[in-house]
Amino acid sequence: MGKGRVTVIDIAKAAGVSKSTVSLVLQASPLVNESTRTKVNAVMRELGYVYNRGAANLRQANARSKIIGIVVNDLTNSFFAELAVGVDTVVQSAGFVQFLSNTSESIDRQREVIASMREHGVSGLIISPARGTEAVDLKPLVMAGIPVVLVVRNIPGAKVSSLVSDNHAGTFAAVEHLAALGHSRIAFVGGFPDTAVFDERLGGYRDAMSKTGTGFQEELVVSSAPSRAGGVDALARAMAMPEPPTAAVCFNDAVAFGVCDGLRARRIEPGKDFAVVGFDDVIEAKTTVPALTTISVDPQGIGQRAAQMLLKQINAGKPEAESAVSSVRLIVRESCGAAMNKPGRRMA
Amino acid sequence: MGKGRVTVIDIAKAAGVSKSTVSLVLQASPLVNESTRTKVNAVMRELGYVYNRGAANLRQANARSKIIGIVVNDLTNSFFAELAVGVDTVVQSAGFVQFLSNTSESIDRQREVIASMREHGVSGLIISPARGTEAVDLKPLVMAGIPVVLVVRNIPGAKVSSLVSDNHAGTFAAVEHLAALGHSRIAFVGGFPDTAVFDERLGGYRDAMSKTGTGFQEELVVSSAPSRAGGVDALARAMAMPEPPTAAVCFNDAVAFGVCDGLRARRIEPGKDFAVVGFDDVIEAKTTVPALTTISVDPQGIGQRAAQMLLKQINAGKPEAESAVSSVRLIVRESCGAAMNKPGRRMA
DNA sequence: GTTAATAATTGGAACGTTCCAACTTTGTCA
DNA sequence: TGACAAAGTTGGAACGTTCCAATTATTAAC
Repeated sequence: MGKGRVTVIDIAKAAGVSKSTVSLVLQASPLVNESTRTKVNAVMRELGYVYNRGAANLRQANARSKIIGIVVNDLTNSFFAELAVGVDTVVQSAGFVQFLSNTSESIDRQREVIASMREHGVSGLIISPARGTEAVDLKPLVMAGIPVVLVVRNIPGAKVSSLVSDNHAGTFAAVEHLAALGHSRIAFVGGFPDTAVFDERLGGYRDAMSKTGTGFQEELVVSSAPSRAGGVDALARAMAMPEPPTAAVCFNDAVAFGVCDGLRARRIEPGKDFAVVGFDDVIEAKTTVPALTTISVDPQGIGQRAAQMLLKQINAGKPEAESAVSSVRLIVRESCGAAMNKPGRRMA
Repeated sequence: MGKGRVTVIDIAKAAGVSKSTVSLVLQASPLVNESTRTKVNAVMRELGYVYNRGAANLRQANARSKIIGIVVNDLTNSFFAELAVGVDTVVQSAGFVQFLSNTSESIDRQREVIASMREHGVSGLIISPARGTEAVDLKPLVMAGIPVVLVVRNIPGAKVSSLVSDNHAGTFAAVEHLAALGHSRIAFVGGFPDTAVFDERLGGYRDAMSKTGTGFQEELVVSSAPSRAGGVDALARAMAMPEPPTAAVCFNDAVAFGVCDGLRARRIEPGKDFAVVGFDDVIEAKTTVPALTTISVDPQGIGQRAAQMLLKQINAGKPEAESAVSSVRLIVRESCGAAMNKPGRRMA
């Protein structure tokens, strides 16, 4: 009611016990008598007591707080939103609470939010680093012994855990599938060339193309921003070639959607006259028309797994860096044309 | 380096001053001599000092922490992701940090995360309440004097601030536009009937329809889950009518996308043979094919404005509830057919 | 050269909790 | 009855910071 918040001492007075006893009740200690416990609990409810984690956390300097931080580089991309949801579910059920911040690919912002999280005493951090993040940026965290799990993008040289998806295997499988459908001019579309993820996905594409009859050709790689608009743009450049491609492996689903938009604008029907494969399997992929054939990476699953890795490190005491690769799989839907052309069609 | 974290006292010792002086430096007080300040700052950097907000917050019981909480009911909906980004930008630049949690429409979860945020001493809360939230659920917050701003969904009887978009005006404008294009059988598609937002949007639709020649007809209201899949489903029911509609005002953009999917599956081209209008103007609305005519509500803008309302309350000391309505506007693109049929076309 | 004002610094108390060691009460056993 | 153990309970110290009143060093004014 009044100004001052109600503290453990107020409860103690009202219940006729000592503050220590109240503290024991708070921690569900078996030491306290059942009748005392119920009385204290009743008083707490009555007075509207709220636990002050700040104070508790201050006292137990050994154990850290029950906060875990998650830093993503683009929350408006639904991939990251779903990742955050995945993290939230496991973190929440472990009694932690999540601090989420968005860096919008800004290194400065990223430094700020990480500093802020440290000030609040996070127990651990899940980071999808902004473009251009270097190992030295994470140095203070590992020096302080704060567990960190990098997701989506790894950073060479940083001695922290990481969980990335198997980008190479994903695009490799996509090319193999398209080649099996009879395509030979398969383009690699979208993405910024200066990123590790791009390199890996391009690598899978290159290796698979090299195995085919026509082999890898540099000109079939058309980069762009990793967005829907970027996909529209890249497709325009691809179709302007003397001998345009008949299929595209896209950097991600957003690009793939853009490619479909661009095709339709040219009166080319994706999944019929041209094959499109995405990467990520975002929620919209299965409901859009035509349903997108894509590489499934299960963002929520990655979030959950990353959170589990982090919790393991937190509980282990000393952070033991661990690198994991999340496997991917090809989900065949309509945009690659498989469902329509082939008699023995595979459906997802 | 070692076990114990470095504190203000370590800094004081190393710099040859008192802890009080270090504290003053931390607060950028003008009282401290310039040379002392620089020396202290240097020592802080050298020893890798990190500020302990928990301790600071404990002392200044009057002022609350620099945390604001944001609770959304569905983070995978990009509308809310963008809203969160909007909040983040203004909150961050005011020196606060944001605690984000997702309730997935679960009241229990919502109660948990709000309790957790209180324990961490949030200064204020921005809440997009889960379905079924009642005024009594917010009671403890207003009793504790914690500023709250409700967004998207208002709760009758809760004495807290709110910021909702002008749902009535939005659907009203949509119907008017479609009527002007010559449609008379206009359906209202999607959304759960037991929500305030649904009522408001339906109300705008009903009032506008009453003004037209044919008037409002109950059968043209087809509800469904407010998702893409829901849209597909609702459209199927609408087209099964003896006299199917020729246009649809959709509960939100997700439903509108589903409606477009459903139309295509029936070989009906949205924007040509059938007019579709959405609600929200999510990012994908302008890039999809056909580009979606929709009611723009600018989720990031709402997030920013909500954050400003909240900060105002926090700074004001005593929370003064304030209700605001965010205006909306019709963005005419292709899915309503206006761009193709009319000579004097309006483009957004 | 004294006083007053100003600038800079400081030690101690306080915030709300947990931990520890000590204490009281009750029961058990010889 | 006394010794001992077990079960509950408790006061004080500590965590890292900020605030306050008090102190010292410096400068200004007469």
